Amino acid sequence: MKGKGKLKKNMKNSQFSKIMKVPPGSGGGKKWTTLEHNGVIFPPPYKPHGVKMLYNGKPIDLTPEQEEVATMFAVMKDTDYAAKPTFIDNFFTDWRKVLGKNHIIKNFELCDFTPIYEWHLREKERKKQMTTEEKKTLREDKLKQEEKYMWAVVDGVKEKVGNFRVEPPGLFRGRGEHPKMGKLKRRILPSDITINIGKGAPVPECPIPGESWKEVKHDNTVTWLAFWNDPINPKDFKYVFLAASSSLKGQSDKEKYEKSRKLKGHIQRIRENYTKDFKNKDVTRRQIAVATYLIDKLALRAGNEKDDDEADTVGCCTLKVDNVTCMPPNQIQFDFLGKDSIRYFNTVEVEELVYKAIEGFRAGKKPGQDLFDKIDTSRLNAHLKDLMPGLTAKVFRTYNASITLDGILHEETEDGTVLEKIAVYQRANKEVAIICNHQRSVSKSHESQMTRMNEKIDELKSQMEELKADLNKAKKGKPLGYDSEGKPKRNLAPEAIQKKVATLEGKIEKMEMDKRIKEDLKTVALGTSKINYLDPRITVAWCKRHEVPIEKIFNKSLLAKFVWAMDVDPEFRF
DNA sequence: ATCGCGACTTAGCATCCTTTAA
DNA sequence: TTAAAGGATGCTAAGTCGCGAT
Repeated sequence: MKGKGKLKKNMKNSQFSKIMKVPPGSGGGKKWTTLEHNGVIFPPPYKPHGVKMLYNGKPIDLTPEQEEVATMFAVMKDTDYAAKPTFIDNFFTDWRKVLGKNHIIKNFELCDFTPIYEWHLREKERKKQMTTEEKKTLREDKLKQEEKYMWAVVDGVKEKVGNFRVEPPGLFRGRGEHPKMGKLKRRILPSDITINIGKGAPVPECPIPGESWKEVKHDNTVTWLAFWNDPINPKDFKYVFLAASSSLKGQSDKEKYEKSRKLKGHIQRIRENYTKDFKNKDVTRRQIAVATYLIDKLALRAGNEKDDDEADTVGCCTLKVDNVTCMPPNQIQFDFLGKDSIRYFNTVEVEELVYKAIEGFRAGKKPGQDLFDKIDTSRLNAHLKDLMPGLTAKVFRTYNASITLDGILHEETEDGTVLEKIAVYQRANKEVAIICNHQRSVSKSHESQMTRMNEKIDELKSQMEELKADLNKAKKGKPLGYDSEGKPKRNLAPEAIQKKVATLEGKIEKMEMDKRIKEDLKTVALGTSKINYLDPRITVAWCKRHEVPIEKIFNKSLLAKFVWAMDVDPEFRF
């Protein structure tokens, strides 16, 4: 509920929120001096397949435009979107606009998309059946077409472009219970696109004959190469940026980590500061204190206001009273949907004064009302800025993640094999992912994989039984008897059998460990923190100190993204 | 102070590609 | 040799936060 109901939240404004307009060394907001690139590439025009869907049991002729939208829906049959009323409603409303006023198709219930769906399955199968050779040529052809769009030249340096492909039309797939799911995302045309390019550089030729760009700008205070308005949310933009490996992105990434490192020098004072305010008589001050505490302790997101036409999710400042439960004597249970509608469910012990304060904020409010009714992200960030230049809520997340990694790596790395050291890193990585609540959905095959592992372990264990029986016999000098196929077993010395037992034991242990890790990580996404929250210098320095090849931790894209961190001193501490 | 715009980072999932196990 | 698992990459949605207008 943006705007409404948030009108009169008063708060003494910070008298001195002196902020640097631009990060030092970035030259007055200027991001580049020269910029050349080739614009964007458009998806190919729609190719009609001519497969007729059924309406009321009868085949229906559709124009290519109508068929295109029908196909978008048909191919989603086996996703769970296809069964959601909101999705169907939005799709059908938008499709009917394409069908036109007097079209025979009026009732979704009478639509049968199965013929198109089956065509789609056949197409998929056909693609799968292609030989590796054919696939390779196809890939190479595509690469050739796209090559020129992949690169930009920024201040004389060739840099990769991130997303030079214009998004194809489709049905909007919002996350969670998104009110706009299923709406038609229309095709983007050159006349939708604004290009940003250096003054002297040649303007990219519009790739669709007879059409032209909406606008060409020469703005060197921004880093985008092109943008268009999001057709689903016309007030939002879709940007084309350089890739993560570019020095422009690398520089700001480094600045991000440097800022959160700076927080280390202020954190003690900040904690003392908000702890004092837990019992401040001014509610606003108390709310700021408690919100800051939660952001610091639990790495919650700031929580901006959202519109009604977005999924209903919250962050710290937008927590509702029903998202928190006070559990005596001093535990708080959090249960809310955060970014991407990922559930945050956590019970934590808090300081007594925090517990009291939260009870107080909840008092007399109905479910759905704001827990922190006197503050919002901009007030909170304004306050944080007074405590440290450039400090905002998200800095705490970066700080929390990186300091945790640094700490665990320093405490827990022991002499041992590279494999063991990597295991320590992964444990630390997992710890961070849990703090940041980075989740993934369990893979469809998880259950069956677990069953298979259990079967395997059982099998190994029964082998172990047999081996131990053999060992006993061998020790007593008895013959080992016959194996399961009735053949006589070779009589081995007890020592030899003992060795077999040890090997098998190791195998079982490893399997059980693998199983535990797999189960443990089934809902935890490690990648997000590696990409966005963990200062790569911590990792690089650790690899250097412990002689772990950096390639064991960073894949090709991370190595490219983090070039700026590679020459770090081995003794670097976050 | 408030609002809405604009630009940028962060996020999970789908798909493609490679490695590993059977 | 093949299939399954796992990792890398692509895609685009969904956040954060600064800023200028009012």
